[in-house]
Amino acid sequence: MEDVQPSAGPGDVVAADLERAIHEHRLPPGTKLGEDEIGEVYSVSRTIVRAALQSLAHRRLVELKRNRGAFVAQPTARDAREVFEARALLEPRTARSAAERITDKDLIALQAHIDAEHAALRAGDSGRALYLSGQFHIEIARIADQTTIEAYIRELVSRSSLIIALYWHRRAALCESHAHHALISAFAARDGARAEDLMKSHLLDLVTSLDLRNVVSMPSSLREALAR
Amino acid sequence: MEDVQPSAGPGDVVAADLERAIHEHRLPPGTKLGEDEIGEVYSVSRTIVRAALQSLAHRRLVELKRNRGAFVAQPTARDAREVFEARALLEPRTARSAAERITDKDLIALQAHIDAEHAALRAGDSGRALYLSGQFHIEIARIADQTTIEAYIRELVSRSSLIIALYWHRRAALCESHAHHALISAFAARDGARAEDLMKSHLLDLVTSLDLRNVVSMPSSLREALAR
DNA sequence: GTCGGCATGATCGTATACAATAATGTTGCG
DNA sequence: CGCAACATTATTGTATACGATCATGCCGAC
Repeated sequence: MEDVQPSAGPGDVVAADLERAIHEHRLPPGTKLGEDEIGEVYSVSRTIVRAALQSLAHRRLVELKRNRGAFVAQPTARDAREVFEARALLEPRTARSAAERITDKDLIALQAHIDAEHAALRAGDSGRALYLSGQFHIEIARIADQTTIEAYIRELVSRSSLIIALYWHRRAALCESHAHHALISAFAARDGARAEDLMKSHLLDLVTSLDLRNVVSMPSSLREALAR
Repeated sequence: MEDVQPSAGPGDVVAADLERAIHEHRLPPGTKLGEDEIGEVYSVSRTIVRAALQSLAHRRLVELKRNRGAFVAQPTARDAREVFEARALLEPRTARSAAERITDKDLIALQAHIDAEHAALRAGDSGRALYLSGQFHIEIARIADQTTIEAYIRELVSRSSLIIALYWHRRAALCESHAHHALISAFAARDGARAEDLMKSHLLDLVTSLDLRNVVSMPSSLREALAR
């Protein structure tokens, strides 16, 4: 669907594939990512795998433990709060810029995004729906024509996916698409102020739908608990 | 002075040293960073150097050109605008948070920072002064206790150093320390709103002191111009 | 029977060797 | 004399081999 950069090496391909797998919760937080194992899957040497893992580690999607290996990151409750704090600073203003610059073509693309999201949801593919819902936020940054901020939002959205895997309890996934739909109508009206407000409350809704009080509950957490 | 993480490998040391050299303008934008060359300087193999360069590339401090090598990044005027756009979104609110949480110990550390900045300036070490002036902004994010935002600001400050190397014309470096001094007084008064305003105008001052109209003027740019 | 020390195995960290690509210098032809 | 094709050299891209570190299982001692 989306092509990689023209001069992208095999490491980038591996990283992109792992990233999507993590994003879609096929690789849950805490999963060990052995270098030999991944290398065998993609038929590349450990050199390539290491480059990919380092790239993902820099984006905080995996944690690199020296002499122990790479693991899908397990954001703490504090990490979660920080991620949404950062999103609250970046995204509302970016949505405003997007609303002021959006073209009709962009609007159609955004609408198609939502439709695909709905379709995935109806098909029961919640992983893909979650992925697309994240892409929606990234698309807004792209429309705002801010590649630096887009890169940050991209990272924050990825981390949010991990956070959702760990702390999401309220299973109401429909609020998502409703918020996105409201955003689109603000975009269509070129109403920057409304888009900013909608994005702000959308992010607030997201963070309040998390349960950040108790500790991690994932399978491997007990091992992690005493390993450190 | 500052220690690296306990479990930091040699690659991180190399990356940190290169980063500071770039930050202090000892490695100007466009400089070629040959792998063998760097490896010889630090007495490490190319494996380590490559990891360090990849890390720096991810932070946009160096540009990696496939089969061509690594070069100190040369942000475009557009990049410069985007960097300061992002800083404008992140730093003022972060300064407000910092003002609301700052301790007396933090205040002393910040003051020491400014003093060192002045000392470096008087000693004619403008590179070090610039480095310390960047550290000041990072320190504020640390005080605000937002490690995620701090990481972004760290990256943006580094890139700002490259932007200053390329687009800075007005040689008035004194406005810097004055603005930082005013910020400290707002922090001392725990005046979050004032800190936020001061940071906002400080960043505005910075970006307006740049000349983003004409193209890059660095030595290697002519070669770069037709290579692509 | 349990705990501590030791041997074993697996995995990661690093260096090095080889292959591929791009830049450069040279040579021959027009 | 200028240009183009080729050979050469240098540099990066990738794979693999070896060493170091940590986890695991075994065994003996208390």
